[in-house]
Amino acid sequence: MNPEQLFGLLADSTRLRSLLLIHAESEVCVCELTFALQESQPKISRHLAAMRDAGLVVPRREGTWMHYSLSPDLPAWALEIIAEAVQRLGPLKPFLADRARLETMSNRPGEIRCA
Amino acid sequence: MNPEQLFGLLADSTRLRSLLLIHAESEVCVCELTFALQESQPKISRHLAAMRDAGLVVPRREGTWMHYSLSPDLPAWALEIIAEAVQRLGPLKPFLADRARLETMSNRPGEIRCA
DNA sequence: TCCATATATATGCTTAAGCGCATATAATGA
DNA sequence: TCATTATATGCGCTTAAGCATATATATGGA
Repeated sequence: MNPEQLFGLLADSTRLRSLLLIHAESEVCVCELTFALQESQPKISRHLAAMRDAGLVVPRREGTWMHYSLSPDLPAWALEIIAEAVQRLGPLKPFLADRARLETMSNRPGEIRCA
Repeated sequence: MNPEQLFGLLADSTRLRSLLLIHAESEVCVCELTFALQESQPKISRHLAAMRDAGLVVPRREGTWMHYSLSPDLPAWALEIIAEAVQRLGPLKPFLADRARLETMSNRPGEIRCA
């Protein structure tokens, strides 16, 4: 993972929005991203694969669901640039709306199902 | 200038290295970049044009030289992400070497010529 | 075993990005 | 006006990126 590669991954709208959600939630599954970004499942999946192949995120299977989180192996410079981006872009239009939409999702995989 | 656009500009090695030099020197001309990055003049010029067209940098003519600096119209989020990138990447291999090489250049346009 | 759901990947297409090379423009000074 | 230096751009080429559709794989349950 070199700097150009990181920026290249952040340069696509679907990936950038996904990464902000992953950062906000620590971990999200494909179906949550599909819902929050309102994009097709293959599209989400392919962009996640790009980030996974580059070592930016790591997958975790839980039954049928694939959860993605930030890779624990990222170099410090990458983590810090990502953190800065999250902090500065999080309050902006599309990203804010994505988080709000995710909140409205029912039957989320990680959800507490009973009280 | 939206976030994806900024990251797209940072995703190319020539542009990223140029931007770090521009940030470090406040303003550099094409010939300085050509020397510091050891890339062809058309290549440097074309990448500067891309950054200029996107509003990331602004040109200033001084005689035959074109100087480029960061645009004064950048939104706060962009300036902050750039500043973070500069701070984290500046000490790394290619960027450090670029600055060092620029120091060795003689007859730099903005240079003080007599004492 | 068979089905349904969740996720991944393959295919074919279109568009964009980057490169080298050659050439064009712009300013300076003789 | 002409030559020189600095910079910009047009062109053809190659490669990569992104998309939609279709299909494959994996898991859990009946």
